[in-house]
Amino acid sequence: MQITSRFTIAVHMITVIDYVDGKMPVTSRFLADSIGANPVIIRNVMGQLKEAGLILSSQGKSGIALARPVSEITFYDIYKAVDCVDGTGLFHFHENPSMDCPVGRNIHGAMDERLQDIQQTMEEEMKQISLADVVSDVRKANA
Amino acid sequence: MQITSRFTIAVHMITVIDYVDGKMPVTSRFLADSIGANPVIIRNVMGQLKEAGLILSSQGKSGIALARPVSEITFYDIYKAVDCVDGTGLFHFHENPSMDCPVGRNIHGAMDERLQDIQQTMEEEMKQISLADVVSDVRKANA
DNA sequence: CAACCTGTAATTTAACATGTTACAGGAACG
DNA sequence: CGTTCCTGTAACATGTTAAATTACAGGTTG
Repeated sequence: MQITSRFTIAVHMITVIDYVDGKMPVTSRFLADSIGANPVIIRNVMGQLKEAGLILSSQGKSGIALARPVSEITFYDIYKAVDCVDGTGLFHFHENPSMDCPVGRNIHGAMDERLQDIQQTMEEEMKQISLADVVSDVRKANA
Repeated sequence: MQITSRFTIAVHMITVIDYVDGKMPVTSRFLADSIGANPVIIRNVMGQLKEAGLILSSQGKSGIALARPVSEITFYDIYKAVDCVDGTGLFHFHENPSMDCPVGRNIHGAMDERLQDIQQTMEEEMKQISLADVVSDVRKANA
């Protein structure tokens, strides 16, 4: 089990956009080369980031820009944008526990809230990390 | 992306074993019926729980027992036992960032530690939840 | 209008989780 | 001792999903 690489791809994308800082137009092909993934994947992730209000892009126009400074974009924003975990939650519950069994008919109720707590703890941690942290490290490494 | 249902299956298994409390022999077929999954899946999970030292079972003998009280078994123990997340971590990193790009060749270094922190935070939370909590709720629901 | 871009649909490929069948090997019990 | 029931695995089938790929519609710029 792993969280889709679209998450790290999206972080990579935003980092590149901020790093380039308008000095040259950033296109899906340019990003695809830096990331090492297919341009269509990039454009799909672009669509998700755009829908989430994190980047600005429009059909026909070349160049992608950030909708707000990297200091105001967290890992959680991206995680939500690229839909790493759907509405059914981080944990996959077995679907057919027996209702004839005293454990089977109550296991869901006994676990659900605790599983949700774990997921929420992870998500809160993701809110503590901003893209400015990543960009800062990348700049330092190239200094 | 979701954590394999073998995790909730394993929790269910241990809860049943504790709930039945030796009043009848617990077999893979019995567990499969309560859980609503295939007996072979159950036996495979049994193997993982046994290897992790959480349950006692042996070939030929009927009946599965817990190796230690449920108060000393945490969600984390089970999560580790059933191998929800392998050595490469919770996050799937895109594998071919360009080494010719100043961002591409440093993005891994800039993200790795932070991704590991997130995973660790989640795992610490799982250590706080014991199977006694789940068993207690199930008993209450049947009282 | 030519070149280049975003946005998307449709299809393929690969990997993986789960289900299923089959059987080997040990234990319990009459 | 032999029947029965169990655990422990191997091998294969099935279903689902992520990612790559191909193709093209529609907008922008010069």
